[in-house]
Amino acid sequence: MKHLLRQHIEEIIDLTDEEFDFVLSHFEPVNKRKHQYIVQEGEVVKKEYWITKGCVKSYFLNDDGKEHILRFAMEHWWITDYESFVKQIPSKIYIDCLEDCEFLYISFENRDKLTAEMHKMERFWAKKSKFGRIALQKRILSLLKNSAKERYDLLLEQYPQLFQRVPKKLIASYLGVSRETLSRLGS
Amino acid sequence: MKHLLRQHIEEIIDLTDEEFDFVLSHFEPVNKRKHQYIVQEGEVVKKEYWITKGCVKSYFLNDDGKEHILRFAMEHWWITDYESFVKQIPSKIYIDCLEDCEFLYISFENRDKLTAEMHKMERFWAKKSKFGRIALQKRILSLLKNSAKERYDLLLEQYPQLFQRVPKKLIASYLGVSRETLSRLGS
DNA sequence: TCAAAAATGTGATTTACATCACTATAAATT
DNA sequence: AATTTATAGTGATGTAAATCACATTTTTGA
Repeated sequence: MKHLLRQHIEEIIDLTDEEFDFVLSHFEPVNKRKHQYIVQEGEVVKKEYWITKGCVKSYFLNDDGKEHILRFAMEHWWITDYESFVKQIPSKIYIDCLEDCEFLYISFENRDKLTAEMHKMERFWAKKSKFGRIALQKRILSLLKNSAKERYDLLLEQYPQLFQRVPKKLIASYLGVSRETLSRLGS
Repeated sequence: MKHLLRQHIEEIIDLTDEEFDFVLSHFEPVNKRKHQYIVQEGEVVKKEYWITKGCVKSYFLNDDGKEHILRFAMEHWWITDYESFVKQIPSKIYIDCLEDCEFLYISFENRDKLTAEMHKMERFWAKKSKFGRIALQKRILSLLKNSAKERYDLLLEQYPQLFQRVPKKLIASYLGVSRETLSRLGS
């Protein structure tokens, strides 16, 4: 069976065995336990992670220390703080593990190298970036036009697994409602 | 004086005179009057626009016909419906002119050609896409963590010009509040 | 395995904002 | 210049959701 990362990349571009080996050689595996961080506020993020196993939350703390969920990510999703990673400035967010996790990560330098040496991978990430932008656009639209109940139903429809794996209060935060309100929406 | 589009591109990559001429040869100018559309729901968007003069709104109509502003754009900003343009699927949004406008546009085919023939420009757009994504992330954060009043103040601080050029009810829609509420926030 | 911590549900109360209704300006359009 | 149309301000009222408070259940880690 093909490597899962290869399958993932080949959804967008085709790779020979040699090419994939070359790509993979730029990644390193890393495991983290539940509650461990992969990104913390204040640090310049040096790595982009591809999740092989587990589930993470990326979030922001406001002045009162209240947590606002930016997004979740799980198996076969990419995650990092793109603002920090792309601009190489200190991060304003945290990303931590909601379960024991396994990642493949690529460093900033290796990603630079890989895209320079292998134009296909530049195209891969360019497309990922475009798709990411479109997904964010949709979320903004949803925040503007849908009620809390509608956003809840849409999320439940799109990612039912999330509701099994992630505490409801985090889903509430992602949707932009209080946990009490979310609890009442469910019924 | 350098062409304004050149100045704009050179904020990210450097170009020789010949290179810029080559880039520019892939663009066409077009003028539109106030209230004219550059993107309409249902059409597959074939062009990306760079605004040389004027101001536009991109928006979505919900089932009740209520308008939700996705974004504004003005001089030296890029605008199109990226979902439709990138995926070449029918658009769900409208973009129309709030003033008489002048654009330089590049067709989907020419952008493809230009990025294929000139790697620098691929990098330019890749970077633009990354920055666009980061900006959207910030807006989501603002919708989650800031009150209507805070979002109003932030927008006023960041784009004071907008409040001179754009009807308040559109700004209200962009912020996700009713025009009555926006009116009361101002004081 | 057992205490502590985290997550969840639900009532009571408060609040920010939407909606409705009407008036007053301002700006297009003929 | 005159008439229509769009924009803007403001009071009254309604409502969705936040907040507060507390009980119950589940999870977790020592």
